[in-house]
Amino acid sequence: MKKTEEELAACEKYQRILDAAVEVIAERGYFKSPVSEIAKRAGVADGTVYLYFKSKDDVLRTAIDRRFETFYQQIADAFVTIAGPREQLEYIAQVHLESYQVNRSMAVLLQTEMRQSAKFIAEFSHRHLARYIQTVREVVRRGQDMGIFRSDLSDGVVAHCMFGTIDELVSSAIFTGRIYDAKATAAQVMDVLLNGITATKA
Amino acid sequence: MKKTEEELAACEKYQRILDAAVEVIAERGYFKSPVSEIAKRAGVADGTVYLYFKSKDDVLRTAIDRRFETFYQQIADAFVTIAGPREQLEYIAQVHLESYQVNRSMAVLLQTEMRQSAKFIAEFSHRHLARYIQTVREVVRRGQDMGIFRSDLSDGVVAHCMFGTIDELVSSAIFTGRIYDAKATAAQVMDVLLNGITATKA
Amino acid sequence: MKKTEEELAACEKYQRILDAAVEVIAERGYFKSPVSEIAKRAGVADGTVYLYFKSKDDVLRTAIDRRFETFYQQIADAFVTIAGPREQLEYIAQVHLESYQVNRSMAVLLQTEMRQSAKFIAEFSHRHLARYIQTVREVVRRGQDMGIFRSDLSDGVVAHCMFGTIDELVSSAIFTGRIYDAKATAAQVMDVLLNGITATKA
Amino acid sequence: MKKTEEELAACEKYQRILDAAVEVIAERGYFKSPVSEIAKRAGVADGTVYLYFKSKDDVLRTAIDRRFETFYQQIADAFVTIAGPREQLEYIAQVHLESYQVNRSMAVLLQTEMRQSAKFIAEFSHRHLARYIQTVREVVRRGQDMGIFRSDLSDGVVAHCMFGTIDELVSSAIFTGRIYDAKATAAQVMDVLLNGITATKA
DNA sequence: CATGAATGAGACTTCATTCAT
DNA sequence: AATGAATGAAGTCTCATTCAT
Repeated sequence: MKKTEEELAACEKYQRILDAAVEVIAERGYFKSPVSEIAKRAGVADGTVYLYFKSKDDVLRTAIDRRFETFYQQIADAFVTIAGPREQLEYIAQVHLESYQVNRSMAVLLQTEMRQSAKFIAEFSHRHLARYIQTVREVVRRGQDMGIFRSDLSDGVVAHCMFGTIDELVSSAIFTGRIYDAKATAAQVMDVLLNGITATKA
Repeated sequence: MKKTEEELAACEKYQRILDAAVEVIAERGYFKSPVSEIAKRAGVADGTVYLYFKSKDDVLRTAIDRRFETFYQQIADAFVTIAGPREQLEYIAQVHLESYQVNRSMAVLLQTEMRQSAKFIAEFSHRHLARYIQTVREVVRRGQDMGIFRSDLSDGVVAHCMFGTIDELVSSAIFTGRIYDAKATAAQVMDVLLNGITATKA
Repeated sequence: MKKTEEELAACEKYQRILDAAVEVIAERGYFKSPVSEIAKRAGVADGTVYLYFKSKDDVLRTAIDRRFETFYQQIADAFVTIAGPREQLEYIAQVHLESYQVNRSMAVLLQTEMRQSAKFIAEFSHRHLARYIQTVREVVRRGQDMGIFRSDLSDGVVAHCMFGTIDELVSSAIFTGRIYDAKATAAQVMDVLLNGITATKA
Repeated sequence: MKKTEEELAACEKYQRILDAAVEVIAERGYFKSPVSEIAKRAGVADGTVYLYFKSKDDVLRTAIDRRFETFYQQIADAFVTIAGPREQLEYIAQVHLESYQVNRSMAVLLQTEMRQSAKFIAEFSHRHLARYIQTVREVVRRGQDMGIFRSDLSDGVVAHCMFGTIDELVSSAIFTGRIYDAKATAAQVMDVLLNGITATKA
């Protein structure tokens, strides 16, 4: 029984540290966020952080990993009931755009600290993005097979277009403080992506 | 004559420090790039960096500023002879995609350090991006006025779509090591942007 | 009990750092006393100094503050039983002259670093001296009211005379290495101050 | 002839550097006064300072030396016509008090930077003060021999009393910004010194 | 499990001094 | 004689991490 209590306590602290880290790092940047500050915000002693994580770096990586896990889980869950390629893309766009509202600190962090260095990105961040791209590519290919999407387009280029576009909108909203309506913006973005900007295709 | 030589020497060192900084920071990240390493790579003493720049931060800002200056200058020069909105967008896309080939270190740096912290971005980086967005928006509006582009689209959303898309392609290429043909890729991207991905608009 | 031990440890280190700082700075001067040297003499790591003090400056200020606190406390305590203005002045003179024997390093420091820069003095040191002057002035005024001291003299000038005189004797003793008997010297100084140097006022 | 011109130029620059150093050091303190700032204020290149002085330290020492030289010269000149011990002491007091008005920067410097460290004072500053004390002692002794001053007093103590008192008044005036009338203040100080503060010597 | 005092490597920056011109 | 660009040693301070309690 003790163990369970301890595990709960552990879990709670573990989570508190992660949350605190995301908050602090979003505010001050990774390299200006002392572990002591994260610990204080989490309500634990400095040393305690090292009971749950190997290093400061590990805290950041774990926080990002978990966020992406949640994101992909949400997509996977929804895809059970959303079948159409068009609708699936729209759903991804919406969740992506909503991410900024779910946890602003995390959104800031994803737009900034995840890009620590070429090495960090190459080894770590890219893995997460690759999964996003992969997911979209598959949907696009299915759409192409079904004749819904143009078959002369590279599914990779389309996927990067979509991710890049939405990522940039989130980024821009964060740094200008703009507020948007995730659903409406998703609709606009998808309109451009699906139909292009050329007038009167008569 | 002496003076000119001295000026050249000064300019040369100034430039060497900037180049070294871009290289080192691209490799290791800003916070893991000691000034001493930048100085060594530039072939000067540590203190010499501070003869030409106010601080380490100043070196990075200056390098980025100069890169953007060049970029916008190139666009402005070309716009004298390229008139059509469609062609102008294509040209921007192409130069943007080429940027990665002009100076890979600088491209890495733009994808990483320029987004280092929320504050840095809010105060500094955003200024450069805003100019990009502004340029594209103007072209889009002109295209809309001329009936070339759909008038029901927000020029802002279109601009963010375009920047985000291309930026993401550059980023992806950098971190995966993929090589692409700037002109061909620009054509593909613009095809998606202009015509959308929906099939058979019959 | 643990807590008390820890507090003692903390206090002990705090005190050790202060003592080391006073010693080192007295020997070498503030600007030629690296924190690393103070730490070494205190037997702690460099960084430890910053656990107890905000800055190198803070160490010096604290040391001086505490010294003056002790000084004024001693005066206040004694004034409970010493009532006569003449006797009170004599007591101040004596304690002032003894200060040099209590802690030579601190005496050196008061003669050097406390007057290191105009700014430092204006903002910090002057506060301590002002209190000295103020104390003496009050005694002098009381003596004037009681008819013991001449009423045609400015109490301010008298106070500065007294402080300046004794301070100079301490200073001179320190820098020449001269040894004096505090009580006897106090008596001589007060004789001059009280009676003047003019002969046979017949 | 050339030589003379050069010597003049040299002398002028030499003096300009000294003046600039006194000014800058009085404003910012010795250790916060870069040689480059002194050079700039003197209107010469950094390197030029080293044509006239061995080191930064040498500039400060020379400036102080010259000031004292002037001071003692003025005393010596006046003593030719001022013969009485009492009058001689009054004259010294007056010149000492005036020093603060002659060159405020230099006065500040004498009250601060001259006390760099125990070593500096022991080796350098004290020499100047010793001469002051010596001068006063001789006058006092002569006064004692002539029966003008009490013979039971140590001439050394009297000399320190006088120097300390006046030095403190100058110091206090500098750091509080107080303005005084040198002649009147000299009279007051000498009144205390000569007659003491005890009332009704009936 | 938890603590937090202590460590010490390492960062940025300043500046006295030199020396080629 | 004069310059001022360049040097590089040295200083203050931060902070990730450890470990005795």
